[in-house]
Amino acid sequence: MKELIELRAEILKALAQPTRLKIIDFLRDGERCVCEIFPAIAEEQSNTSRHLSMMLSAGVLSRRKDGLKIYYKIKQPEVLQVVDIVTLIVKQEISVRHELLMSA
Amino acid sequence: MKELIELRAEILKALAQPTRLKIIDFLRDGERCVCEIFPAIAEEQSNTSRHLSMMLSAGVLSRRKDGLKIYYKIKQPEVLQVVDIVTLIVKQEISVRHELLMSA
DNA sequence: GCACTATATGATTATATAATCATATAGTGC
DNA sequence: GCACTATATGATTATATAATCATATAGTGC
Repeated sequence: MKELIELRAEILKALAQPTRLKIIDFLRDGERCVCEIFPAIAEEQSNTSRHLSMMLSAGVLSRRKDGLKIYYKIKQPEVLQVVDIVTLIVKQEISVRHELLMSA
Repeated sequence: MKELIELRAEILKALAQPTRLKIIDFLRDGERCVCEIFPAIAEEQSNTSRHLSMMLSAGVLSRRKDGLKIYYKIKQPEVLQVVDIVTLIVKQEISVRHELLMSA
């Protein structure tokens, strides 16, 4: 049985990578099949597939099969809150640095 | 100049590790010196120091010098929102799994 | 200046991660 | 059954990460 703190780190790690963030952003509006995802984020099919399974086993995504296609979606909407707050944090840092530059 | 998506991944990566999450949790109530942090999380001084500088350069922490001691604190309160939402996500997953078990 | 304390960092090691190419697997329509 | 499509995965490689031990650095009080 994994500790709570390890599970928390696992969720965060699943989001903490540019390619995976692109996938999350792309899945914002709902489920998409792998064939839509990898061209949208401009990554190889195999690499995309690995990142998708990684996020699946971390519990960030869920998937559904329909014929040949596999549709992935964000499992819990709170994941979007997390990445959005992080975007806010980054933007705040950029604007603070910008103000420091301006006042110099 | 780093891309926005890389900066976002960097913030998330700074949080995505058990030792670092322990530090964040410990700094929840305000600044603490390194001498308080590493015993609290039961890690070596040198390892703790590395995690602290990592989070400092990712922009998650800030620090202040006072004599021999160095005090670290969480730079932006939104960081706590992020880790708290992640905790919520993990707990929801655990309870869903639990319900599935119960209904079986 | 010396003994001491608090923190950071160099060197090293073991392990994890990300990307790529090639290929396996599973499902489709004829 | 065959040609095809969509996805996953084995093997490999280059790079990043986390931990540890030893030591350097910077500040303190005498």
